[in-house]
Amino acid sequence: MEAVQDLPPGTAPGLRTKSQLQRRRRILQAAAALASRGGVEAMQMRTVAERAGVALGTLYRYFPSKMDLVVAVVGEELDMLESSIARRPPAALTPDGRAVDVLMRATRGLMREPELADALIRALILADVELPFGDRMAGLLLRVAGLSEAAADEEQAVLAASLGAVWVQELLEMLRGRRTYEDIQRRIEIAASRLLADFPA
Amino acid sequence: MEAVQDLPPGTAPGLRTKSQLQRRRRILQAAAALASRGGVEAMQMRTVAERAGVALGTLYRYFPSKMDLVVAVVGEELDMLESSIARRPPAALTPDGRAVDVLMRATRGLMREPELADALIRALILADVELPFGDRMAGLLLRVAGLSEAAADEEQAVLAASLGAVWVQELLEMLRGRRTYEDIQRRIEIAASRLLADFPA
DNA sequence: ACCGAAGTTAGAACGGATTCTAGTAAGTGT
DNA sequence: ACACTTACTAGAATCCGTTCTAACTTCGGT
Repeated sequence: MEAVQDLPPGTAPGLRTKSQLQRRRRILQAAAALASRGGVEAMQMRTVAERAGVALGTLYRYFPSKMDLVVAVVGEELDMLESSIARRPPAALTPDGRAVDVLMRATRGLMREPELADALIRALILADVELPFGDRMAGLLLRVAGLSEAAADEEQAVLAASLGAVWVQELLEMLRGRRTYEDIQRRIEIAASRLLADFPA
Repeated sequence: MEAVQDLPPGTAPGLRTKSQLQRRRRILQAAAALASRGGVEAMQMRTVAERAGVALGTLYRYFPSKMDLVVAVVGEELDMLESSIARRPPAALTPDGRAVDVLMRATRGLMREPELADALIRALILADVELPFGDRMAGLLLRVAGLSEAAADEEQAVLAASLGAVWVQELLEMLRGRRTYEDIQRRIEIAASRLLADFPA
């Protein structure tokens, strides 16, 4: 449930050799592939290890718990979202419009692999991890709202984080089958228009 | 992970005899006691059964999964919050002030048993359950904000639910040790003042 | 008071995450 | 090249949620 990436494979440092980087990549890829089939259940540690071609013990050396593995997979998804946004930035004219744009783009991305999304979101919420979804998503929202993270005052940071929280909950409701894409859009728009109302255009 | 309380012990109906009600009570009490020690981990099904003086199989007849058990425990906590609010309604003059009052009262209640709170919140977020926290809390917020649930239009319902979502996330951050009580209060106030701004006084 | 259905019990059994062990391979410094 | 620390492997072992089994009890109807 915890365990900080200390020595072995911190996202950046700690990987000495090329083969270790490749092992890590293979593991993440196997994990994502399995999860996008049957969700967390299908993503069994033994299966991941087998499919990645490493021993179970090695898998646990790279990712001390299943949660750590899930978190790493999510990290990759977020990387993809961020680069997608860099490539094609939200075009809306208001800060809240841009925020909604980004959130709905993320929603569509996650909807494409519902099992994966379900597994990832839930795991994230559970994780004791530092800087999981919340913070990264809030930072992203601040940026698309037009503020560098450094320039935001506390109130703005709180509001951006709040919008992130609302989105996460809506996503969860969607995964439970209680929201459609359109529901989410409407609800996020309502919340965003209030929360980001007085952000500088 | 699912299983609706169908025949055996629905919160209200289905319990025929007095001894069944008492069994249910003993189980819930044992579960809460264990969870308020070591959290979910300490609340092992075998241990709960033992401490409640029932067989493991019986425990599973009453609560088809650990999650169902957790949800039931949370339900009781929410009952207590609601009756506390009925006894001493929030006194603030504005709708958002009253909402903050209720949320912070709930926060204090949960802080008293952090392990329990942690277990419960996380489990709830994960649960596939109908009408768990979110809805009940949102309804409660609507009511203290001064609207009967029936009278609220969709926008108001969304805003109340959003505030509930923000609160849940803040609670999670607190349980992760990343927020103090004062942090939460400040942040909830900020979010509430935006989200409930134009509610009728 | 008696019967069958439903509820309970003790305990074994199963599945998947995590841990542990002993031995083998790879990488580093001298 | 040699010694040594570190990484990896195969597999057994442990822990806990959940399921299953067979026998025992309790309850409602007669």
